[in-house]
Amino acid sequence: MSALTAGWEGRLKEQGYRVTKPRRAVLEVLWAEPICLTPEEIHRRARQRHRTLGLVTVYRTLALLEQLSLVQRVHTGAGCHSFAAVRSNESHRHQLICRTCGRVEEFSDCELDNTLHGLHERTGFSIEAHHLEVVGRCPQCQ
Amino acid sequence: MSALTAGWEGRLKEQGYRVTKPRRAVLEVLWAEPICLTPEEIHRRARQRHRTLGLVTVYRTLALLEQLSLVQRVHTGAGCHSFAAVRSNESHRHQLICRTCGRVEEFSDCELDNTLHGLHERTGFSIEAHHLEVVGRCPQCQ
DNA sequence: CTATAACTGAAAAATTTTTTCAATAACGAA
DNA sequence: TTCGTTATTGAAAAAATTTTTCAGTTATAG
Repeated sequence: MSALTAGWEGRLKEQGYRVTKPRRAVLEVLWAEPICLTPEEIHRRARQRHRTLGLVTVYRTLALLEQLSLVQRVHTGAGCHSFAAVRSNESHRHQLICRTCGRVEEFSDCELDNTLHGLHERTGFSIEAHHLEVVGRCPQCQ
Repeated sequence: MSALTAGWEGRLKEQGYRVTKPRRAVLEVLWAEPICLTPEEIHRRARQRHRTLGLVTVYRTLALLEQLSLVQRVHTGAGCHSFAAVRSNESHRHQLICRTCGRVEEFSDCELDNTLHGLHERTGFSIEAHHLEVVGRCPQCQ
């Protein structure tokens, strides 16, 4: 496992969760390529690392890893229900997604402060979070 | 039907679609309140306007209306699969969503030009679209 | 009013996601 | 290392969601 991914085991243990083969398999699949994948596809790929892995466990694992911010949902990509590894340490992450291959680039500088402040002023909403997905085509797919 | 919603019939006919009771019922439900609703809930409400409306037709109608930009998907709201009316004429619409009641306020000024340009420069992606959802609480729900 | 083509609802099928539960595996303590 | 506890797993089943099929209905142009 590369240095980049090293932190996840500690992250699980800190919270009282165990480091298991299914969890490792799912995470490794998502780390292997910077693309978003559906639970189904993750299952297919992760089974090559852990033969008996069930799809149910993939769902459960994704829910856990998402909660721990080790994995993130991608809405715009392949059919609105896919997942990608979280690679940055930023707490406010956004995604640039290739609509052809599903490649995901994370970024966090979004210059929305003024916009959000203005929204609050104008609507009276309290602003708690924002999610930005940018869709385009990566260099290879253009 | 209010002046605001008047355009939708023409919009359908232009494209060779028909103006039917089920379509009117779905659209009226979404126009009635500025909140996002699941297909199930839309069905429940729209049946009060058109008794025999089937859930299947709600799905079909939402797909059509979304394609015509009369209705928009909301990911952040109630469980990631809800819909709201499109109320503005802007082509680049974003949403401010109340996480308590599902209220949706549209906005279009997002000041992302620099960010998107920078993303293109940095990653080589061509940028085609972006989707922004802001989550908070509306004045009533605070 | 009529013809025609779009549209609809119901049933069924397909897909996706969650629940249940007995068996298994991870991990701290000895 | 071994053991005991407890989280975790996989399979089956259930539940929920979405799509397909098709015969009957309805909107609309003429």
